[in-house]
Parts: sequence; structure tokens; C-alpha cells
Amino acid sequence: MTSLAEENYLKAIYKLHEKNGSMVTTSALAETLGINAASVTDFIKKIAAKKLISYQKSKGVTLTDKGRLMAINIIRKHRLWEVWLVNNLGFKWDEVHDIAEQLEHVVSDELIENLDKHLGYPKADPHGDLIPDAKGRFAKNTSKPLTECNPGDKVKFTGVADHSIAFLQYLTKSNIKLGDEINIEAVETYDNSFQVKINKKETKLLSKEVVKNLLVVQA
Amino acid sequence: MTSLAEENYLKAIYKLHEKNGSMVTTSALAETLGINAASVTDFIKKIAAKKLISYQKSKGVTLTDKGRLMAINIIRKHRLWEVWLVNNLGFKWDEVHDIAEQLEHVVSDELIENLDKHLGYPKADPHGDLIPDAKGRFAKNTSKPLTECNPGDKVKFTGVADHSIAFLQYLTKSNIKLGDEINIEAVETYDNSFQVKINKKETKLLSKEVVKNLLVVQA
DNA sequence: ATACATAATTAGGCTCACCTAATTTTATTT
DNA sequence: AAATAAAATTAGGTGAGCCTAATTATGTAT
Ligand SMILES: [Mn+2]
Ligand SMILES: [Mn+2]
Ligand SMILES: [Mn+2]
Ligand SMILES: [Mn+2]
Repeated sequence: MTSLAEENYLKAIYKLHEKNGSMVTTSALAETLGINAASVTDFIKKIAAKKLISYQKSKGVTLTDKGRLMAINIIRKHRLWEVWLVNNLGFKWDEVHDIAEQLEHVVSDELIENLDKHLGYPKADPHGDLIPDAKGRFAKNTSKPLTECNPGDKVKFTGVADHSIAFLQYLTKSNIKLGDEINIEAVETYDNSFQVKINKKETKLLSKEVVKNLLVVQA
Repeated sequence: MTSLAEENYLKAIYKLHEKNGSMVTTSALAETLGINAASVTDFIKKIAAKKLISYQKSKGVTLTDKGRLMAINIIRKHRLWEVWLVNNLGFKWDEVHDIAEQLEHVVSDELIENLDKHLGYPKADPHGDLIPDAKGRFAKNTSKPLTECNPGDKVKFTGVADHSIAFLQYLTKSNIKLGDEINIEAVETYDNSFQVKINKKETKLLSKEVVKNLLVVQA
């Protein structure tokens, strides 16, 4: 019924919509999926015929309610598996994405509900991304990039905007973990770097590239 | 490199060889895989070209060392996942096979080694089937069908010869579990049924169909 | 040994999910 | 508005893994 290709397309459309808003273009999909644009045009016609997306020729696509629910369900599975891999199997947060990319396609509602229960109904995955419930509902996300904060603010590190292995390993090396308290001591106007104190102990200097990829909530 | 189809063929060849000995025929493969014999002929030529099987035209196929190792690795993964599903996720032994059929194809050596460790290096799966180690080695299997035992024998129930959901559920309903002690009180010569005592408590009458599918070791 | 039944292979074709090259549509410059 | 660049689509084609129908090989019965 639902192929691997179809699931990957729906997820990619969902994520691109989330990132850029509005319509998802053929070229953006081709880029993220690593597939030729001509092939993408073919495929989106097929899933548009199945009412999973609505397709405006030469404009782009958006998910239908049905398609969105399917995309969210795959994301739910991906994130639950990532939690399991880190919390139960001892993987690091930079090691789990590719394995979860495979596990997310395993089909069994009972499996996912049992996994969710086994994990204690986690709210977020190892990267701080929120896990939707079985009906596709997300909790309200109150996080924002650290760049939007000011000297004197006390915040909590809750997620990453950049999921690359390089960034995750940089944070690990720098001893910065999800849940850490960050106090902003100063912002350098010349290069937009932040001087922060982590967990009231270590003082660190974070470049603007790092700061914009740290998601935080007001403590 | 290795496709889903290829893994399923190798596993099917391995299991048919284990069950019937000698060469595996095209028709046997077609039957177990639910694929047309003509398609099987096509496919076995391809994997023979890859040196995963040796193929004697119109006779049948056998696994090469390389192919056997790959088949055993898939079986290892299948059985480890089944252990996890039963021991950690709360599934019953009759519910896990189809999910494991999917999970066995997930590719990550690290994942499987971490799973094995997490499970405490189990020796057998929920149906009593032995789990090969990472190098493809099986422990010596000393079990035999209960049919081969005699009145007065004390044995331990260690595995099933029939993995069907119907048989597994029959055993569950009859309150017979892996590890149970079975004392053979009498064998009825008319219909080859066995009168047994389970765990020194309940006396039960088992038909010859049941008895031949119960694998036991001498206690 | 011949006839018949069964198993296996060959020949030709299909769908899925991709590709390249050519063409058309849309957006941006001049 | 015309020229140019970029994006999208159309046209035609490929390999993987399946199919059916026809043919050939093998095994069994007479
Ligand atoms: Mn991920
Ligand atoms: Mn994640
Ligand atoms: Mn199984
Ligand atoms: Mn099993």
C-alpha cells in the first residue's frame, strides 16, 4: 500500500514545509531526496492522484490532511526509535539518525505503541525534537534560537536547529548537553559571539554559527 | 549492495536446506517465497553470479560459505529482535514473527551487537530456536521431538518444530511453556497420544500431532 | 522403451522508481 | 518589452523483481 519511496517523499515535503513555509517546490524535493527533478515530477503526480498531496503544476505541492498525518506518523516513529537507540542501546546522539531512517519504515502500530510505552512516553527525541502523539498532535513548542536572547537572560538548552553530526559532536566535545542551563554574560557586537556560563560553572565563548543553532527556552 | 529480495532468498534457501537436506529446488523456493518458479530461476542465476549460491541447472542450489554466512546473519538478527519484542516490549510469542521479518533487514552491525548486549547475549529466541553468534556459529543443538521419548522419561520442553500461530496459541492455551518439565506417564499405542505430567502438577493428554512438534532435551 | 506427468527453463511483458535529454513555463535582468 | 536564466515538465529509456505462456528437461508408470 505505502511504499518506502512514498514515505520518504511525504516526510521530505513535511520537513520542507516546516522549514520554508508555503509550497514545496520540485527542485527543493529533488535536492533533499537526492533524486532528479524529472523523477520528482513523476512521483508527485502519483501521490497527488492518491490525495496525499495537492499539486499545482509548476508551482509546487502541499500535504493534504491525510498526507500530513502519514508524514507525522513517520516522524513519530523516527523519533521514538532514536530515543530507544540512545536511552536503551547506548548510542550517542550523533549516531542514531541513519539507523532510525531505516527503523521508521517498519510497519506495526502495535509495535510503535508498545515502544512508546516501553520508553515511558517521551516528549522529545535525543536532539530535543518534539514527539507527536499517536493521533499526530504535537505539544506546543516554546523554544527559540539563542541568538534571540540578551545578556542577563537565563535559559535552558532544549534543542538543536542543525542536526548535522559535526554540530552534535562539537557540542559533545564542548560538554554542552540538552537540559543544560545557559546564562548569557555578554554579547560581542563585532562578531555576534556570545559569552555564556554553562550550568553555573564553565564560561564559554560561542560563535554566532553555534548560537543560532542552539534552541532554548526561558528558564 | 544486498537487497531485500536477496536476503529473503538466502534465508529461504538456508531454511529449506536445514529442513530437507541436500539441494534446494526451484519449486520449493517458489513455494516458500510465494513467487513464481520462472522468477525464481531468473533470480537464482543472479545470485549464483554473485557467488552466494552454487547452481546446478535443473537440479537446484546450495549456499556457498559466503551465502550461508549472510543467511545465518539474517537469522541471527531475526531471532534477536524476537527476543527483544517478547522480553522488552511485552509481545506474546505468537505475535512477533511478522515484525521480526521486517526488523531483520535493518542494516547496522553496531545496532545488532548493541541489541545482543542489551538482551544479555541470549542463547535462544522465544520459540527455542538457537541464536548464532556474530561469527555465525551455533551452539550444539541437543533437542529432539517428544515422539522419540518413552514412558518414564523426564524431559524439558525447549523448542517447537511447528512455528505456526495456531500451534503457539494452542500451547499457550494449554499452559505449556518453554522450560517446562515433562514427565511421560504413558503412550497410547492406538493413536500414539502421550499422557504427560507438566511441571509435576497437571496431567495432560497430547495428540501425536502435538507431540511431534514439541522439542525436548533429556532432563 | 515409450508415454505421461512433473519440474525447470526460456521468451516476452509488466510496474515501480529511478535516469538523461529536450522542451516548456516562470522568473529575473537588461 | 525582449532577452536571458532558472525551474519544471515531457518524452523516452533503464534495471530490479516480478508475471504468464510456451518450451524443454527430468522422473515415473506402463
Ligand atoms: Mn533523526
Ligand atoms: Mn532526532
Ligand atoms: Mn520468526
Ligand atoms: Mn523464532
